[in-house]
Amino acid sequence: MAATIKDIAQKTGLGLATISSYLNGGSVREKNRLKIEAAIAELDFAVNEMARGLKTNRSKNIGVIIPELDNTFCARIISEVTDNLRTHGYATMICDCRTDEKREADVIEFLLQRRVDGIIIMPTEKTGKLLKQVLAAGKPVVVIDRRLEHIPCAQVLVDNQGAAYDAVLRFIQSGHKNIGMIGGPTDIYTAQERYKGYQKALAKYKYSFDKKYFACGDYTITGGARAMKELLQNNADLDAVFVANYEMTVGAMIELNEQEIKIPEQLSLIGFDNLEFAKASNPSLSVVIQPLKEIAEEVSRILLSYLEHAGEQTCETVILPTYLKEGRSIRK
Amino acid sequence: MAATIKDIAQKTGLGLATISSYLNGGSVREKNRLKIEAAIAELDFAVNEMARGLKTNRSKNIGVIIPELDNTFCARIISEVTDNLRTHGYATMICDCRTDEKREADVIEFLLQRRVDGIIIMPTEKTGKLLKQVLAAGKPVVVIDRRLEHIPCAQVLVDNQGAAYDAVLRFIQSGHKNIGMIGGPTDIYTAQERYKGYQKALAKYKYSFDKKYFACGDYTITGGARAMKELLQNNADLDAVFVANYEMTVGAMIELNEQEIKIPEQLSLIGFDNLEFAKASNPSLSVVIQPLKEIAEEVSRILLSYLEHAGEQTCETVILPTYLKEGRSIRK
DNA sequence: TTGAAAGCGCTAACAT
DNA sequence: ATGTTAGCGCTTTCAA
Repeated sequence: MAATIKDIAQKTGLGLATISSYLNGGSVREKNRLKIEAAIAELDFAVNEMARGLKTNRSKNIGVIIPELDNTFCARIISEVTDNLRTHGYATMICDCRTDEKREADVIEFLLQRRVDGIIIMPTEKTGKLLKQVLAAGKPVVVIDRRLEHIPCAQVLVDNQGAAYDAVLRFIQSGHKNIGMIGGPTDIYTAQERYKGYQKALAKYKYSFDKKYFACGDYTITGGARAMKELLQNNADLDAVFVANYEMTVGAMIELNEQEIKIPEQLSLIGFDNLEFAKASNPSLSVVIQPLKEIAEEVSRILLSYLEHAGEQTCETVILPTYLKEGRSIRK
Repeated sequence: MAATIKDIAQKTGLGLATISSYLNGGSVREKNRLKIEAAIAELDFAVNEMARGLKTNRSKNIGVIIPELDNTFCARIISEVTDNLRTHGYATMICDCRTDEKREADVIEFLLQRRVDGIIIMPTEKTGKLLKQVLAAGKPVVVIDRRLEHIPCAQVLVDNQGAAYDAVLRFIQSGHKNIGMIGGPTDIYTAQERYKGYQKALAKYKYSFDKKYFACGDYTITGGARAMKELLQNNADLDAVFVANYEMTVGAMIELNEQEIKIPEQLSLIGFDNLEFAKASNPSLSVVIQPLKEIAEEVSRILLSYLEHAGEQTCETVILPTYLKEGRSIRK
């Protein structure tokens, strides 16, 4: 039997409204404040969020939808976001939809039934149609990592084009001639952007673009290994490779080890994400680092501001810069 | 304005109790059932869990506490558990406590305030003292992956000793003489058990145990690499190594690649977890596989049964077997 | 600043 | 099988 505000009222001799006022930051006479605090401590009282939610029509729960929990990029951001929101009294309900649109639709349905106050999502479905009902219900949506056209909601992304551009530029400036790339699925936004950045950098420096230097992976370890193999087979003159996500970076490394190709002597490499892996590799890898903590902070900040000023959704798009963390995988 | 049962009652001309009865699986006249279902569909009605929870004193929320979200073992189990529970109408609130006891205490406090109906935890704190208040509140607790003595709650683990035993046995049977192990932190239950299994297998086959063949890592990539290096430095005659978790397996592989040690010609290796990584490696790794899906199923099954039969906590301990997935990393 | 009272949406007696 | 009603714990007018 948990204590209720009634118990606190009784114990302090005050009315319910006074206790409620105290609980919600209203002004209460100093003397009474102390009495209330003593009673709360003694009875170990904590607001019943279900009762509060029933009255206020706010659950203080946020739905979080991601394509894959077992993915370092997703996991780290979500972990931070959960912390940030908890600090502000919000709980998160995390749903892994396994890159499956059907499941994604199901969890949105579920979260809506659960009366979440808002949704954070890395969408699997490309058009954003699933989010329309959420927005229609007046609940804020913040999209991470993907771009949704024509959907009026906030978006937090990194400069994917810039990330790839910088990596290729780095290769060019250190004298590399035949620069390859292992990219992601062509239907995924981040993969498209990174590909554009690669092409842009080549064009800018008058390198002719030849598609045999580009191998399309699928953002998995196995796919990365396969793509690396393909690149090596087709290009005897390859002297640098940019790999466009973490899992494929692992795969590429495995393939290079198998073929006993020395980095950076025989091939220069720039990978993506996971500083720990980059440092543990030998030689340590140069990698594109995404600002995970900042992404999480922006997401939390935006969502909280929407939550606290209902109806004032500015639909801002925040684009965060990445940076290149230098290791020893680039030939001088 | 979401529809309420009042709306349904009005639309169908029935009383509130009838609607509620229908919603909770009570018997309703066929004719009325159809009317109710039509009204629910038309008004897009869904039970308000906050109102229901206020009345029934059950939130239909489950707290999940893990030491690290960015860990393939945790992430995969949690993802499955969340799915299983959602199917039964429960939402999960996942909290990553970063292997930090202070944070662990904080999230338990938070979850309790949120009136979760039960808790699933991979504990960081060793004695289980934080869970006492949860149990005292009459809420079921299911512990995963760690053993808590003297705490009356269900536990789901794998046969860690057996896993290590089998791995070492495999080495012995294929004629290896000097079998090393890279273990985890000595204060973590799974690490202790795996170490015991290693020693037991050696003893059983009259191999003398020499602690120079054992290197203590810390369950991280970097720690695994360091431990591998140490093992190689101290033992010129080393011909096999068992690595006791996934992250350290990655680290060990990195170190072996650096030193250009051929697997399995120069050294045989058995790793842990993550079949995808094991397959992508070259040569493909033999690894101990934990039955993640089964773990998740047991956890969900036990928790749901406690939830549905309050007070009947049998405190069962389920120990699941692991199996050795053969790759090509063991010399014949 | 404080108290009294209504009511959020639902379930569970109890009565019919 | 169905209807009536009280009340879960809280917030929020409205009065004082």
